[in-house]
Amino acid sequence: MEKLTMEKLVSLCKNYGFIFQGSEIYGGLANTWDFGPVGAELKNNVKKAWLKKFVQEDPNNVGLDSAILMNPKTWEASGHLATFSDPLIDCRACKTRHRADKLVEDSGVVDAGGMSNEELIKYINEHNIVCPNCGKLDYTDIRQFNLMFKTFQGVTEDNKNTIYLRPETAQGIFADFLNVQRSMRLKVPFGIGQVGKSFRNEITPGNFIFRVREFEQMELEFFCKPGTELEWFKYYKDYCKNFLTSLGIKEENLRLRDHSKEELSFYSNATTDIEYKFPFGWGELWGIASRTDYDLSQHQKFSGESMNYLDPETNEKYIPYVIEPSVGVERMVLTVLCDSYRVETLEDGSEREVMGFHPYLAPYKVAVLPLMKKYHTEKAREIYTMLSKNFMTSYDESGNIGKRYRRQDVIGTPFCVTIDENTLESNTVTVRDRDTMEQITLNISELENYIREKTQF
RNA sequence: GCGGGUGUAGUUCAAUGGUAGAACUCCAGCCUUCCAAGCUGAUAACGUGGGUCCGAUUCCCAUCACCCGCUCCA
Repeated sequence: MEKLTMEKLVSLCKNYGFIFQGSEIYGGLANTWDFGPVGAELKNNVKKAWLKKFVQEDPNNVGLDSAILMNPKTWEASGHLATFSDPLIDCRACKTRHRADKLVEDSGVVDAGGMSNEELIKYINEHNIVCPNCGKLDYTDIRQFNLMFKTFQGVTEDNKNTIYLRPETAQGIFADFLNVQRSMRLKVPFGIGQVGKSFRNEITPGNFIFRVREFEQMELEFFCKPGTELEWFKYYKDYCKNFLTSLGIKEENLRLRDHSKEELSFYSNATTDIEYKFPFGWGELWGIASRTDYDLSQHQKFSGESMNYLDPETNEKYIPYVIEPSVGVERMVLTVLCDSYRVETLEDGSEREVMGFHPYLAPYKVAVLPLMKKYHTEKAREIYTMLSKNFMTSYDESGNIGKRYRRQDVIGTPFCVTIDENTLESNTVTVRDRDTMEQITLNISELENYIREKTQF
């Protein structure tokens, strides 16, 4: 099979209406991408699949759609604001983090604020400014954390009205924890899932839609009793992986990577990444983190609202622990695109490109193709009208039948329905399966049920 | 952020300091009764902004975007 390169994928995506460069007519805007008609369907189906498995079919879980703009105190509580805009430097020896400008100022320089990061690090090394914690001189590079997009609420650009675009959807869930729990009369353990846009001013975006500054997340915050969190952590690790394989993602392209003690975020007692083998190498697809009671405790502290949960069976009060499986929609779409692509050589030596999407994810479920434009168009339109009430349906009457099959193959349409003389005479159509290339004859009355059954997830 | 590379039609490629060619795709028509066939025709491009020059797609500068590598990814 031909190897898929990113270049080829980008070009295919553009050509067939999956993904376009953002603002292209103005020369583009770095790392912004628009989902075209076909890509938008695929993306929606990915989200639908996630919601189905993580909200709809899970008796413990409910959904939420919280606001992108939140009270700025949210970000103080979550810790996102604390590191905002600071030139941070880590000591490799003792793993402590320092503000590089502070280190320089503490050594006697009056104003290090005007120094660039390069100047700061040069100064630190030249003047042997050792780590105040362990006394060693072994720093990482300076990292500037500018991750949140700032904007203003109200018409004046007044500092008091500065607000931020959320860098993750999770905090909306934590902030609504009490509302959801009470209104839905939920008992721990339960989860709140949501799909929504987040914004991060990433230092290095790139690799097509792998890392972008505006992206969508599918996050579940699962609240459980302290002490049970590692069981649930394992449960969701398996659940997430099964989700991927049940959508047809090849097992050999997936791996689980547990974070080492040193790598773990300070609030986490276990984290695992599910990684996918992209054309550019292994990349993080899904992060599953055990976040302890960090988030709820922080919000309790900053808001003054008690985040305690009263266990009705034991009468214990506690702040629940949280398991967070968090996945980016764009990364999932990229994974699906990469994993579905194949080139097949047919018996006659010709090649076809196929996007072998799981039928549930396929942008179009079915294509209606009149065999002869001249004779079968009218009937084909009728069938299109019927099918399009229930399914995304494509209609194509241009070119010979083989060409039209190939067009559907490359956008991953699982079923092609051709209308011929038999349709006019006896109400039967030929249904061609994308994966097996087999053709069966069905009565028009059976068509909808057939497609519905075959596109389940 | 650093280094290297690349920007010509929807795609893949040419050529050129003086009218930018092709293939495939797409569209229309003919033909065709199930896998990119054939014929005819049509549409369609020098990323952007400066500079040099009588004249720049070509040379120079800047910028924007993409690709590869490093770095980064609380």
